[in-house]
Amino acid sequence: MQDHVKIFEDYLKKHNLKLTRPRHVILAAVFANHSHFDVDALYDQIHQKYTDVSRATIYRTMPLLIEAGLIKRSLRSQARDHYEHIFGHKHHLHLICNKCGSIIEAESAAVETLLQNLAKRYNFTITECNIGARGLCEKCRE
Amino acid sequence: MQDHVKIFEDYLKKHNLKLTRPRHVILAAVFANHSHFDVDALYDQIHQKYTDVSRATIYRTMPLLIEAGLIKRSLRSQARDHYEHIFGHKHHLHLICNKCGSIIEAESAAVETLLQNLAKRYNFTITECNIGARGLCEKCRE
DNA sequence: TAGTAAATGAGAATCATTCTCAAAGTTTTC
DNA sequence: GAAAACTTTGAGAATGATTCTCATTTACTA
Repeated sequence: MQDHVKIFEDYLKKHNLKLTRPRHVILAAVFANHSHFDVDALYDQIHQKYTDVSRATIYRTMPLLIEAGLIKRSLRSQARDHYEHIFGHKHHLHLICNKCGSIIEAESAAVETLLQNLAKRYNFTITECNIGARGLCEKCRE
Repeated sequence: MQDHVKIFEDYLKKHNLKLTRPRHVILAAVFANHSHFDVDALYDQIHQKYTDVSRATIYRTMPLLIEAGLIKRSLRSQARDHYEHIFGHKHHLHLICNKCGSIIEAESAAVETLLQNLAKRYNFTITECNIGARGLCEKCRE
């Protein structure tokens, strides 16, 4: 019994939602080998083994996983929403090189704390930070 | 103060593109009073005075303004792309309410400074910060 | 002013995401 | 353990932002 399964079960139970087979399959797929994914890729992956899990259910399950604190919507690319794990991963931010496209993941705790404090001034309750920057990495700057 | 007009004109000329009336109208509307907008709102605003400027042209003009360095795609909310000025505006960050979709713009200088310092440790040179968070605004938290 | 290349409006097309609804699954109650 | 009382599901339709098509118009150049 892995932790993320337990977290999801607890979340479902708490909200009077049911632990169904499709939800199990989707959860497993999400945590199988992706740190980063979109619904389409997830569907392809799941569909190879479980042809009876529909796209609709995957779309419906994403908000639950987000609410449960297991994943978050991380970025939009190719006109699609992308998601990433939160559970088991430290919060991080992305430094994206405009030249080579490489993505550096940096520790974001300090920045997030500052952002939390700032939000307080607006009486805004943060549930999810999205922090990043674009520029040039060491190599591309020459 | 028409610097943004000149920048756009120069960009168009440089790329053998034409300075048309719709492009003028759109540029003016973008810089009229928005620090922040989506295509739909822009269309409504323009359409009141200029009923002959189509949505298609607005959509087609956004990439040009981005290429010209005048605006940037800043965030996605309510399933829509949002844009913001780069030219002539202070940097800010967005707090997006997950319930009502309202967007609070907060001063980002402090957070950006911290992010700059962090980037230094990775020998990364930031040219553009993207900082935001999602959660609940004062009203929606009840 | 004509020639020509680019731009436009209108509406169709696209495509990710959400919704609908009847059928099926899950939990509860006795 | 079966039926009641809810939830969830799959399939496909619906939605809605964005992009594309194409016949027509416009801006610039010579």
